Amino acid sequence: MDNQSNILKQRRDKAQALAASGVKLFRNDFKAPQPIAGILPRGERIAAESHEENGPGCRVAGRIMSMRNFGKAAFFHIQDESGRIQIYAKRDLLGVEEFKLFKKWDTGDIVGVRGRLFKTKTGELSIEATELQMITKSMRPLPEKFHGLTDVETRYRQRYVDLIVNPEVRETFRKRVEIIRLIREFLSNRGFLEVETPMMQPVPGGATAKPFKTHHNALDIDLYLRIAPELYLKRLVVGGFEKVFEINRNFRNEGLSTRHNPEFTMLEFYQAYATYHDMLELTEEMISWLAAEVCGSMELTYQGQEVDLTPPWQRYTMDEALVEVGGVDQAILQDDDAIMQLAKDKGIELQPEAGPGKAKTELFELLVEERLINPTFVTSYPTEVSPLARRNEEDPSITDRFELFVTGREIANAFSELNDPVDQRQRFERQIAERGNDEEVHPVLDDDYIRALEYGMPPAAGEGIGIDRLVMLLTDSPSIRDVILFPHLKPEAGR
RNA sequence: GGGCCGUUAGCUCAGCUGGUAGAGCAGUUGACUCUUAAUCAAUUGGUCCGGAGUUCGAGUCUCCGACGGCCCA
Repeated sequence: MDNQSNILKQRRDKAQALAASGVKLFRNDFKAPQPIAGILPRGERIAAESHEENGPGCRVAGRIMSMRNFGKAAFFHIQDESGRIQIYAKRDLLGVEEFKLFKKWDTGDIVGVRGRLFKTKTGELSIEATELQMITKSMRPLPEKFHGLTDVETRYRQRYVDLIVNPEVRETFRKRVEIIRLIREFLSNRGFLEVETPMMQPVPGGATAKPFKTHHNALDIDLYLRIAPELYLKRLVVGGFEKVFEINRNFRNEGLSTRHNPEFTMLEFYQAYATYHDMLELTEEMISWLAAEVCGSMELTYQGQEVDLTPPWQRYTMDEALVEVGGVDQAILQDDDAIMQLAKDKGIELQPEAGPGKAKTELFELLVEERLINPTFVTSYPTEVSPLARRNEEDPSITDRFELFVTGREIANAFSELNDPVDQRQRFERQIAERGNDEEVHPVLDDDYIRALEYGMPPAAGEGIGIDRLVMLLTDSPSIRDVILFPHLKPEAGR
């Protein structure tokens, strides 16, 4: 540590001086402070420049955010979780000795105040202090009051400082909590049971992604942090829980970006005797309701773009989306060779095993995805790219599946579940054959999951919704790091 | 993984064609009992991200590295 830093040394010296005067720097006996937000409405009945002796008494505690010092009086603002209020401290009321100690207080200190409510000349509700108490001395200065803390690296690494000084950051994370609470409420009200399934899995399944590997010493087996809860949730549907959901972390050992954090939060839910159509309607209802509850409107602005979440939402099959949004010639989509050729022409590199379904999906990602700003359901995904989804009854080359896109990003993925164990085993085997050379992805056939299906899983539909991306949308946040309290960064160099 | 950009005081930022590092805020000292980006006066504070090189001389130019941002894969 840098012991030479003047500012830190000055703070320590000041703290020592206070301690030498008998002030406790870290105490825990300031009882039952009132939330500041609860006091603010009482100001409505107080006239401007009221006489303080008539004002109601109150006691608050919080962090000093700013200080305006006069010779024998001072104004400062303190902030608690609920809000911010101005304190007026004057020597006449506090006494010479107390006031002298108070002069050693700094922004960042956490203090307690007793006093009477009044309004200043300029009409700001304030507390005239009759008693001040140091509760926790701060040993580091807060960022500058006007520009605040803007350096994104410091904001993510020292989120505590970010939260202290940037109210909009606190607001974003409150909204995140509220969104998750409302999702639980929404699903619980519809009879879904919230469950917990393993975060550490012997066979990582339910998605195609590189897992994190770990080791259990006592059992001497490798385990993987889950990339998805899907196969466990469907085991529960086999077991007779007909509506289940889980909101929890998934882990994927892949790159970081504004849309990817190695651990992220996923909602998955499954419903027996339902189809992907039911999921589609549930999704439309849930997300539009969430927007109305959290944002007060279904019409949002995301990074300057207008987005309207008012149902009903646009629906396309993948082919329709390719034609109408991607500008692909209808005739090409009827011809497997033409599709493969188009993908090639667009610079898409396909693995030798990849077929037209894969090519079509890649073309969709390239030509269509980013253009879907308003919420859009895209259905009829090729079977080739949907190893866990049920085949369409009329056309076995596609599945009963949809993905939801908003602001050009995938928000949800849902399908009628494949419950034929024979078909499931074949699709797993094909998947492994395609990816068997990629050791990092580590595809292993989950025999126990097949065994579960062999007992019989009722027809069901399921869905996954990326919570972080949903929160980004509803809080107008440009980066996933703005909606994850402690996003992953490389360790700080040399400190 | 590739390209571009950034890293200078606690914070927010200047620093030109290379010439011995600056502002505002914060801090310190003083004045000030209704201020709110308080005001006025004085003042402290630097591993210029790290390393190597070019040069009489590098915050500035070159190379290597670290971390971050944006875009691409």
